Amino acid sequence: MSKINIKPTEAELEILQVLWQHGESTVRNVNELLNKNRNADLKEIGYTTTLKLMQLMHEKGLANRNEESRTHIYSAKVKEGEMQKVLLEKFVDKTFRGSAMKMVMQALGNHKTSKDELDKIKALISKIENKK
Amino acid sequence: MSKINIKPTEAELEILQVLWQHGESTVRNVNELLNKNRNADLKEIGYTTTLKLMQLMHEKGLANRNEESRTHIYSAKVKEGEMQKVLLEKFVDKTFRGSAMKMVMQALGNHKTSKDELDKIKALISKIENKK
DNA sequence: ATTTGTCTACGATTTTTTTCGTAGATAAAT
DNA sequence: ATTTATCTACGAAAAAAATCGTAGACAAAT
Repeated sequence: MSKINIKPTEAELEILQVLWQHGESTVRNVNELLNKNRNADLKEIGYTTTLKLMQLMHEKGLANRNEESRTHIYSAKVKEGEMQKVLLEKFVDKTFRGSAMKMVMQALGNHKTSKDELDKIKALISKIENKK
Repeated sequence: MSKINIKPTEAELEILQVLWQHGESTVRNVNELLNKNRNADLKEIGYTTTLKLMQLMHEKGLANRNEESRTHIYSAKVKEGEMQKVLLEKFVDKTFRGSAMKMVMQALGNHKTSKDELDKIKALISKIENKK
């Protein structure tokens, strides 16, 4: 269980999202997907920009890189869930002064929650309660 | 209902936290509190650094400033809850691809939730369910 | 009245993050 | 075989954020 000690920057997180969703990818691929999901009136991200970011991510240990063929293939080094956990904790600290509950309440309050989703939460709560 | 259009930087959010918790404050006050809550092995934040940040926050519309006396008095211009809502939404987008539910489940799963807290959530869920 | 301390304003520097241009290598197309 | 396209590496510029030093105004202390 290798711990995560590197916090991705915003741009890096965007790339991680692509890698998590699409698995192994080339720089070109990532770059195209980034621009596809991008607000149309925003300037495109240059290819070498994405390249550089992914190189840095590799150096930092955020991404794996397969260099067998000329066109390198990158993949996320950290699991999405693990990263989410780490980032969530930081976010709760910074924004909700550490109170995960307050945040959950906010989220449930704001977000239009479907019956299905509510059921899932209730199930999770029961599960937690039974563990005690 | 004036909308929030300015996203605070990390340092600015820290200052907002102080202002929300302590209400109106002078720069000196904020600066001391920032350093108090700070990891001891980290370098202290200089007074003028905090001053500059708060001046910027005032310009940006994140903080009010009372200039009647020589020592200015600052206060948060946005309500904590509103800002939390905005930041939460962005965070969910970036980190959980927009799925607030996933995030809630993560939070409930990771965080050791007390019986009391669980009850509160259950109450909220009931309330939401009844509204339909 | 002079010194000492505290305040703001302002510009400049430093650090971090993002962006890109260019060069050289290799592959693909003609 | 040449041209054209695509790749990486690398350095450097641009943009964003954080930090601080200094000067001048004012107040407090002596």
